[in-house]
Amino acid sequence: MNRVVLLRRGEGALEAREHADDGTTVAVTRLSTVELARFVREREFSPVRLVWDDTTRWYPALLAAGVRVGRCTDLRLCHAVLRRSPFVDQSLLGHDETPGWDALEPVTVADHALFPLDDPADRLDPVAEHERQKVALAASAEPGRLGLLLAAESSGALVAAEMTHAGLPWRAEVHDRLLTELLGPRPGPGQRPEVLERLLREIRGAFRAPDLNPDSPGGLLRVLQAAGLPVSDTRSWTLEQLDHPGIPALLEYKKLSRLLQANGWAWLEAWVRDGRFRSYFVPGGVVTGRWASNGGGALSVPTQVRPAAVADAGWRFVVADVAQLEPRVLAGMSGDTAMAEAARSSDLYQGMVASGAVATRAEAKVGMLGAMYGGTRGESGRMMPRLTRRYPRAVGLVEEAARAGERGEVVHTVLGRGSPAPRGAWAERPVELGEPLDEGNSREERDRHRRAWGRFTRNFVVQGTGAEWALCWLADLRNRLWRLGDAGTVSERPHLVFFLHDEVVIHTPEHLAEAVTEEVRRAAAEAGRLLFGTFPVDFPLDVAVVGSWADADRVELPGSRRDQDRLNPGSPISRSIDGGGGTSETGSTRGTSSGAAT
DNA sequence: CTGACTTGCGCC
DNA sequence: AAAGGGCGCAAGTCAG
Repeated sequence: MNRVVLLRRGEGALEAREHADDGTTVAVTRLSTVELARFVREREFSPVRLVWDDTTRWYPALLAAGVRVGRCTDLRLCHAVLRRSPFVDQSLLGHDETPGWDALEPVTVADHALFPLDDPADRLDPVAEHERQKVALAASAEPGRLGLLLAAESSGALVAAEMTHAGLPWRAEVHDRLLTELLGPRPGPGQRPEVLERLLREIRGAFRAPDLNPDSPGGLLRVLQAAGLPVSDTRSWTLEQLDHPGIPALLEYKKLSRLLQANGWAWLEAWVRDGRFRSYFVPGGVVTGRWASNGGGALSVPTQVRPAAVADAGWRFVVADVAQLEPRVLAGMSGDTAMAEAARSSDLYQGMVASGAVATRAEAKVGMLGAMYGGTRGESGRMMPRLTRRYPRAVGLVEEAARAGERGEVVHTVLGRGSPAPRGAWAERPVELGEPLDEGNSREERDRHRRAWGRFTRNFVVQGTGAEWALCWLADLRNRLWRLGDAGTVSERPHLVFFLHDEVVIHTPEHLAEAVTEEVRRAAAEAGRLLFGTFPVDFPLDVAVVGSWADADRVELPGSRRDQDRLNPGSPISRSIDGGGGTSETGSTRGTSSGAAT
């Protein structure tokens, strides 16, 4: 497959350098920024891989021009992976420009200028960097795995840009009504909504503190202590334990105040335009390889406001998430057949109970979370011996990752993403016995630091490999969705509008919703094969076809009923769920004027 | 007044 | 219903 490296040559001049597989240059084309979209559209008719410094600097403009890119190499993201991968000989990446690539940041501001002025990216040479990366990959200990990671990471960059471009359908009037029901009408600037005012009066009365501002943790703590309550912080969970007449109103205040601050009217004005919530997804934004987000808190949209995410008229959401992604990934990466057997069940925790490893689902869950996060105390600590006996390879893998971290070593995911090297405690020489210690650098403190780092590396291998599974899932799904639509741009076909670690939301024309649920499952199976080959570990999905995102919420219960949707995919039952529910108006507003935008 | 830090809480 | 891992964001707090 030919590669086309895109470069900026200053003053709005662009260049496309086309290379054949053997590395020879086939063609060099000079382009203006307005010619770019047509050039790429024409090149995309046959298989090609675009190579560019950074997807966030190129793709938004192409999408705006209605052009979709099939494959790319995002040099910024690939550089970041290669620089930290223990599979790579770092000397092959060394160059004067390396610090520049290390420091390159994605563009996430809502800035419509195609290329920011004085962009540090313009001082870097993508052709040379691409060559270094190809050499480093080819010489790496695991070119197959690492190559897959680089391809998946680059695909993720395309998905992220497409999701920002399309936006998550969001009904401002539904959101506004929801806020008004909970808080009262929108108040004037600088004023509290009437429900908060009422709660505030109640709280001040109950604690005899007429000047109390509950939003000030320090002030609140002093008032609570003055009332004789034994607290040292003001977290909701702490307050729930207390018995005092002012507490219920205080908890209610905190909950509603949080909603107002994080997802109130100001949020609506800042982030929702033209019926879409547009935030920026940041692939590789987290050290483990998970995505971060920028703007609007996209990765923590509270379930409270999800009823406002409503599919367009004639369209549906397909919401899919993986049940217990991380323990399944752990089973796969450790080759633990006993755990994989438990994962054969659609509820892995229930599968652990069925195999006799633990007595209850709650024990299974708490034990697995402890194994993956490093909980050693209490309930999860007590589970460990049993889990170790039953699942020696799975538990052994995370234990070894923790020990390696404590020794200051780098650990890596299945595809080769490396953990950051530790700083501080490991850089200095060991402290001799009897040697006077600094106050802030005691042996105890160092040990605590090392154990904390061990918990990080323990989690890194699982969370990071989980992120790789999800990337592969996304990348494959993106292509399947594109092929499902026969014509049109990305947002005219079934397309991804949201992604959160192990969950996707797809916006699709209603008649394709069934096909989408099928493709989303196939993509999950493909992701499992890409990471773990023929090792038999399942990744069952929970899939719902709904009118509103909120209608996909299900309660996780012991003895999970997750199979429900799979047994009745897209049946009249799942339609009736979102048509008849009282939480959103999807049923009443949809379908009355098919095809007409609202 | 500004910026850095802390606290608390939303999501997985 | 938390503990352990990873985040982003807003408001309060405090130093300069």
